[in-house]
Amino acid sequence: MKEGPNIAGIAALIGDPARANMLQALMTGVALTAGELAQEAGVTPQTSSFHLGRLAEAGLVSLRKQGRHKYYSLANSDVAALLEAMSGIAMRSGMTRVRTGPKEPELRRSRVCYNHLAGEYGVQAYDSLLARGFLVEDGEQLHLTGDGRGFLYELGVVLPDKENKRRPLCKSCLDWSARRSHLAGIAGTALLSFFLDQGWAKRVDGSRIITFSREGDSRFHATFSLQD
Amino acid sequence: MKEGPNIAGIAALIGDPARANMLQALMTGVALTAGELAQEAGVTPQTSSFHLGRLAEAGLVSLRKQGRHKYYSLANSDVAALLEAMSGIAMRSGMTRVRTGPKEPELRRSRVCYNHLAGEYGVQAYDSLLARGFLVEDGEQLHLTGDGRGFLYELGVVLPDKENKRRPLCKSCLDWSARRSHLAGIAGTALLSFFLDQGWAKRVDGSRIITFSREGDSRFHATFSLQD
DNA sequence: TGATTGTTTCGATCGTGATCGAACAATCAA
DNA sequence: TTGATTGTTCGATCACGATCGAAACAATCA
Repeated sequence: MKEGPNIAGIAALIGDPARANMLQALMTGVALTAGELAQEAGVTPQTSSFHLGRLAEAGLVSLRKQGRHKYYSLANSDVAALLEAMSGIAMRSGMTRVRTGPKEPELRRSRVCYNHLAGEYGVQAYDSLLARGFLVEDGEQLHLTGDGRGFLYELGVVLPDKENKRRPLCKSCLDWSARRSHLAGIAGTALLSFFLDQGWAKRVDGSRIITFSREGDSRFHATFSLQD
Repeated sequence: MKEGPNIAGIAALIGDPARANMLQALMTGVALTAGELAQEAGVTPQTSSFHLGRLAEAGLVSLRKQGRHKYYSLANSDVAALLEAMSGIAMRSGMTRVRTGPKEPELRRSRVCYNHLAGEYGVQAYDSLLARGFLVEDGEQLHLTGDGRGFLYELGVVLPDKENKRRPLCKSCLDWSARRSHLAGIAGTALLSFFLDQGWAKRVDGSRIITFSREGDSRFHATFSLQD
């Protein structure tokens, strides 16, 4: 009836509880099979298949066939950002789930956002990099400075030598719990991998939660101090 | 699987076509009445009321009562940002719908708002009166100064000698097209009557549109100049 | 004061879409 | 080949929520 993009279609897609559960499960960044997603959503495989078909058709998820499995994942980081933004609105609207689970504090502290670190830890890392001039905001864009690249190199974070055209090196992503930015993009992914590889932190199975070990925690705070 | 905010609730809210139309209409930043939103969404006022109640309850829109109208607007910029992000996703999905609204420019320029002038002209008159100290904002209230009363008297606008208790002399009214205030109340009505009586402007039958004549237009701009 | 316009409440209807059972297709392991 | 696992298609069912008519309520107008 009106001009402009049809946001109702997208929103209605996300608006179904089963599909929303699937999408939130995929926010872990892990590719899941149709069956696993069915279990996550609490529906039968038939229903899951139906929903996944619609999500894929709308370009919200992408799939990869492998043997007799189909691995689904979020289509791109824009979708992840949208879901994060929506989480923020839902939080502030008081539309939390019936019961705020015991896991929630942990989620606020540190969690996976698609493929990078979010939560208080993610925000702190972002702020620290910014305060020390390793990261520079340029309007919508975000750039890693030469010093920043050196810093990450010294730390041991592996970054590709050449820029990728399709996926930016650095990108800011809005945090639903902190309402602040955290680091996304290739560097964000690399940073999370670094934390996991070095044993600073671990993933909690079937959840977006990231737990830092005692030593990892102190190293993290030493590395990403806020006061220079 | 069940932790975190309930995004399905928010998404389902936006996912209804009628509500999505309303929200997109509010994306202009303009506050609209429940009736206008009903027309925008292509539903009856009853349905509109139902939807607006739910949107307000969820904190997506805020409302401001003004007389027998209720002006709705987006609750905050976060909601706008969410809709923006969703539009982007919808665009990529190829979920667009094409159609344009033709008649609007005239309405935006100048029109009747019950009994006073609204639109760009109404906003300009309001701003001019305010800038020259003829009108003073006092919180929610609005007062005509002695100078202001003299100015209108010199111009030839007829105002009642004594204050009316039931209806205020001056009142600010939120503008449909400009999201700015314009002059309502007895003085607003008197001003519009003045324009019509003097032949500066005419009403268009069966419409809220007000058309200024060439001479009326120049006189209006001379009378309500913005630079002192 | 009654008349008019804007908004809401209530009740009933009705269509859309989620859901699952059952059958089918594809893959893997013997 | 056979049987087991995984995923999809089809059809039927069913519940939820959007919608509107009627009527009440609220605020102005005349």
